Amino acid sequence: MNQSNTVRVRFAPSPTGNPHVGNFRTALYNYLFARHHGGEFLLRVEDTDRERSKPEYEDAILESLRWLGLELDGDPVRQSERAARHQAEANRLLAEGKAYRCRCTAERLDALREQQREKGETPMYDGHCREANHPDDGTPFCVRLKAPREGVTSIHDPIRGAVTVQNNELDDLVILRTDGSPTYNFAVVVDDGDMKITHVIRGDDHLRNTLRQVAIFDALGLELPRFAHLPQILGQDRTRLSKRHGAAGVLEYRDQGYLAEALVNYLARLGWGHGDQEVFTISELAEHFALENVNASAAVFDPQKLLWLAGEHMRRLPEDDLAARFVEHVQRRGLLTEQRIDNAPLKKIIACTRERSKTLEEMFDFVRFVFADRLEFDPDEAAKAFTPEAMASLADLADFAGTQSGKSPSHEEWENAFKAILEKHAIKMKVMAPAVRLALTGTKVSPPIFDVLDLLGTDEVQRRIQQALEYKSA
RNA sequence: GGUCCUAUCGUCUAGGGGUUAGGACGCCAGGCUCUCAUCUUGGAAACCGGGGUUCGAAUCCCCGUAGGACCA
Repeated sequence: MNQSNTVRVRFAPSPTGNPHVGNFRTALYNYLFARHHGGEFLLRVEDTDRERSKPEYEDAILESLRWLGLELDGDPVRQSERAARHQAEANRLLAEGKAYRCRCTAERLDALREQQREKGETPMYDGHCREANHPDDGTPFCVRLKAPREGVTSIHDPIRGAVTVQNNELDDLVILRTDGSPTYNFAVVVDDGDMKITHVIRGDDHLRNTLRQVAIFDALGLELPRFAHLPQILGQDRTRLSKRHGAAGVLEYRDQGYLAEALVNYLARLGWGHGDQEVFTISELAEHFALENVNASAAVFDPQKLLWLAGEHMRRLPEDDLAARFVEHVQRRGLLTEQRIDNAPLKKIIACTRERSKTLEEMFDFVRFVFADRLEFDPDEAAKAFTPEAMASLADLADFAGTQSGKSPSHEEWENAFKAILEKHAIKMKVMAPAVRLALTGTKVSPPIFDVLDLLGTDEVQRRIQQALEYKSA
């Protein structure tokens, strides 16, 4: 494959707000498309809105891509740094007669719009200066593209098929404002051309922009890229997903302890399918992804399904990876001191929490008790669990733990001890377990009892049971 | 308001002129069980409406309706 047919796609976000999952599905589809075709995935930061663009949003975009594992090819392009290039191209079009100076004032344009609206027409520029050939004599002007007036513009979109518009419905759009700054549509086309973008994959909110941009590509003498328009992601209320719909930011999912794999998987499946398969690794996605299989209709974001998928990936990730993610999460959230993290029985923690947790945060919740210095008992729960016969069994368990001091009894040994105690007091596990659980963890939900015992070790078990007994007799 | 796009269970989807319309999440009931979770068995749940075309339409066409996007 030679250089000229290498697939090159770009993700082109504006750093004007916290990037949310909708934006990143677009990024993901671009990424998957590039990987599927062995192509390149580029980033262009569209920061031309000086007022609203902020460096921290740009950082969040980069960090989100990094976290999701969407590796970039090449350095990011900053649109704001390319204004001179945009102006040069606009001047070239002027010189070639493909664009013209327009001196129409805002007043004239307002009046025109008003008139057209009264007549029930779609407001658009009437081409007043199109053939006027205004010289550059100091009179303020903007530059407009001399767009085709007849015929149709049509693109073939792999997602929605042929999309066509009558050229007389499109007016001569401004490419350079009166202050010399390039307009959005123009800058995008110049940049896509310079970046040699072969496939423009973006949200369908750009569909109309695409139709207008075709004329710009033509005027600039550029080969037209292929275009694909992704449907929107909607919130539960069926309006376009935004901050209003809760934790829509990619990094917020990270901070809540979701595995990146799960979010990637969920986002990919939202609007795209591959038979009955639900769970994918990112490389499986890249292998199977095809724009032709992307649905043309908008999809509602379902947090519950994402959560389910989060659990699936939790169980599939190799143990070492999961342990590393867990530590990373705990550190980022400042849940434990460095020393405690270093000394934590990681392997055991992973083993007994991974199948009952959907997120890393939930995983930590299950073992939070291990790191507690002193447990607080809820009086109601204590009253229920700490029955007289249960307390008697607790005392025996403490005794057993005492005899095992310095050793690490296996599950089987613990179980045998339990059996003996259960028999001695003629009680069921149902009675003893809640008391042990509460005494050792301070809660009524925890990993299985034998895992809890193992996690704490004999001395700590003995100590905690002592405290529970004291609590009860106090 | 104008233009464009879209339409299969509540949600994400598979399928597509003749099917018991498949899967998944969620939900309900049962099993397993020391809690939670996993696992497991079963269940309720959909082709937007109306006209065509056709022997036959959920599938193709048209019109409505609804939702969405863009423009102003």
